[in-house]
Amino acid sequence: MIESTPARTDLCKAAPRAHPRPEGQDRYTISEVVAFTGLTAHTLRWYERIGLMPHVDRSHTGQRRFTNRDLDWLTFVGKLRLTGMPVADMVTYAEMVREGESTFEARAELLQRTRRDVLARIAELQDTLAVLDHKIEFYADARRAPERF
Amino acid sequence: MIESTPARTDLCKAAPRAHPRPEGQDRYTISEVVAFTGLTAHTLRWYERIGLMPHVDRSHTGQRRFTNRDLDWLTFVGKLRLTGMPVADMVTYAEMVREGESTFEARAELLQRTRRDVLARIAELQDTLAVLDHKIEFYADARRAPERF
DNA sequence: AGCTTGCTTGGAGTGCACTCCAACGTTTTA
DNA sequence: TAAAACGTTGGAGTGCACTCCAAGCAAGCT
Repeated sequence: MIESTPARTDLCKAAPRAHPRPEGQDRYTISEVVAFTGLTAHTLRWYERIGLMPHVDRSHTGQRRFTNRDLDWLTFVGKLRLTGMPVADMVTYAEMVREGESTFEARAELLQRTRRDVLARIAELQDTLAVLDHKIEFYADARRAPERF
Repeated sequence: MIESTPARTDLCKAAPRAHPRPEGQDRYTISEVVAFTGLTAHTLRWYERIGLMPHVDRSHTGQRRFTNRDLDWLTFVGKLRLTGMPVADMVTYAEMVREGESTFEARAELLQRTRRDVLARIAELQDTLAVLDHKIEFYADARRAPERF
């Protein structure tokens, strides 16, 4: 049962992009999408509920059938997630996509703000790297001279 | 009342290092530490409860009196927090510090693992930057040619 | 002495992003 | 055709990192 995969979505770590999708199809079941994206079925349903997906097709019995477009969107959402953008902002973006071209400006702004945040975060991380290296070197020194007096 | 400051600690954003501490003192009240670190008093007490602080001194009436050493530690903890290290790992590190030199090896390892995580995260963010730039350029193009046919 | 402001505690509550459950219907495989 | 695997739903639960609360003691000022 795939439902029970933990998949610890570290909010700051990559989803394990498992299989690449086999081109030549355009209707995927939820478990296929799970395999392609590394998201859980729970998360996919939840994304739909909160409005983070464009309307997902259903089979005649009501089961979800995802398209290649949906997979592309999920790949993009995955990238946004990696930026650290809150899900609420992604939903806003998705809503703007649904509204059409009139929201181009606002979408660009949201993305630019995100871009600035990413740059700031990278700078922050590089700062911490300096501190980490400093400490690590201290421990290395301590090992090299374990009984200096 | 300082207690009610929201201070939205974004887990991926810098604390607003407010005042630099005035050298020449070695016993600070909790509200002074709040001013120096940007953490809330709640968070400072919580850090102590979970074992993330070395034993904090108390006044004769039981109020906390933080030292410069405590402030240095909090600065370091702030850096670790920026790396995205989970609090549980920081507590582990703090415990090792309390154990003494016998844990130098393990501490270095933890820091090295963290360093690798930071490098990976930076790479990830740089990846998202490419996607973001691609999209932003698309919207810029759309603005430059608003009525192409 | 009275008032205001600050500090104490244990425990409960919050927000985010999932994560899981029960109960049931559908599809695929043997 | 029967069993096993997969799909559906609303709503409840989880884990993290805080964040807040109530009730009460303490310190400083007038």
